[in-house]
Amino acid sequence: MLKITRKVEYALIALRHIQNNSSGTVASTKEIATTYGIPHQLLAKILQQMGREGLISAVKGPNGGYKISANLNEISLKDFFEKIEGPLGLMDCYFNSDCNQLKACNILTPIQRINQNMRDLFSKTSLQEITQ
Amino acid sequence: MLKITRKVEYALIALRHIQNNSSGTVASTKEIATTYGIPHQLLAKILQQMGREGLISAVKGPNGGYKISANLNEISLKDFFEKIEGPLGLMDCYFNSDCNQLKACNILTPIQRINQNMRDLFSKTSLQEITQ
DNA sequence: TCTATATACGATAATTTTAGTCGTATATAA
DNA sequence: TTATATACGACTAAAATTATCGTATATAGA
Ligand code: FES
Ligand code: FES
Repeated sequence: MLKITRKVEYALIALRHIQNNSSGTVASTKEIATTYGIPHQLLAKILQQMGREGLISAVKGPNGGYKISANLNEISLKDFFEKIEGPLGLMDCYFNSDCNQLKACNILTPIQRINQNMRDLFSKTSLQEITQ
Repeated sequence: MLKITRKVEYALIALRHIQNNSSGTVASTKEIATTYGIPHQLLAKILQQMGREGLISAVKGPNGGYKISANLNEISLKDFFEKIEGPLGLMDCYFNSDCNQLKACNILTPIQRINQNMRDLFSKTSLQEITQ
């Protein structure tokens, strides 16, 4: 409960690795996967997704790989989580209105408050704080 | 990702219901289950667990049920979550030392910091804030 | 004392989510 | 032309969550 997924952890590890790479060169999926013991194909998909989200950009072909293409200081952890995993909330009913218990639920209001606190926490933390 | 489980939500709903019950009487599993549409047997197990944890106490037999037996003001949401779901952390490596990536992981330190922030958030919120 | 009702609890099954793999296509440096 | 790297949809496997079953025990009330 309340865990980040491996997908997000792999994404963060890769992002930090790419950022700390010697300038001028790109970091390949293979290099990152072997360094941290991440399944290659899975990491590839995650990097492709981050590419589509504009966080990194790809260089194809031999000696190819990825480089950072966004200002990680301007992206919050909340936004990053939502780019990678979709809507962020303690419970489905925060976003998904067809939650079957919503009518009878007696804790909706207080839970929404706690939920907002958690979103605020991740909103005021930048990606850079993890990758720097 | 970062969701509370139904088990915890059911537990909170039940706790609030029991607390708001007319004084002198207890609330039965059946009453709570039908009121909120929670599977009866599942709720029963959760209430039994809360009983073992000292949060509520049971009265057996006809007209039986549960009543609050702890001061919910003195119990944090973090402690409650850990009573119900076990160790609370953004990632397994916070508690489980045989995390296979721990050696190579390049984001352990910053992730631990974020994790502590989340634990702090739930530590400074009391159960009473949800059930009152 | 008998019966209906309620909690106690381990075992198991179903479902959903997460994690990982496969196959194929495209781009490009050497 | 070949080796290497990204792109991506479909699929499979594993793990976690959610729910059910079966049986035992306690007790209020007829
Ligand atoms: S149904 Fe969303 S908090 Fe209960
Ligand atoms: S292995 Fe725990 S944060 Fe990476």
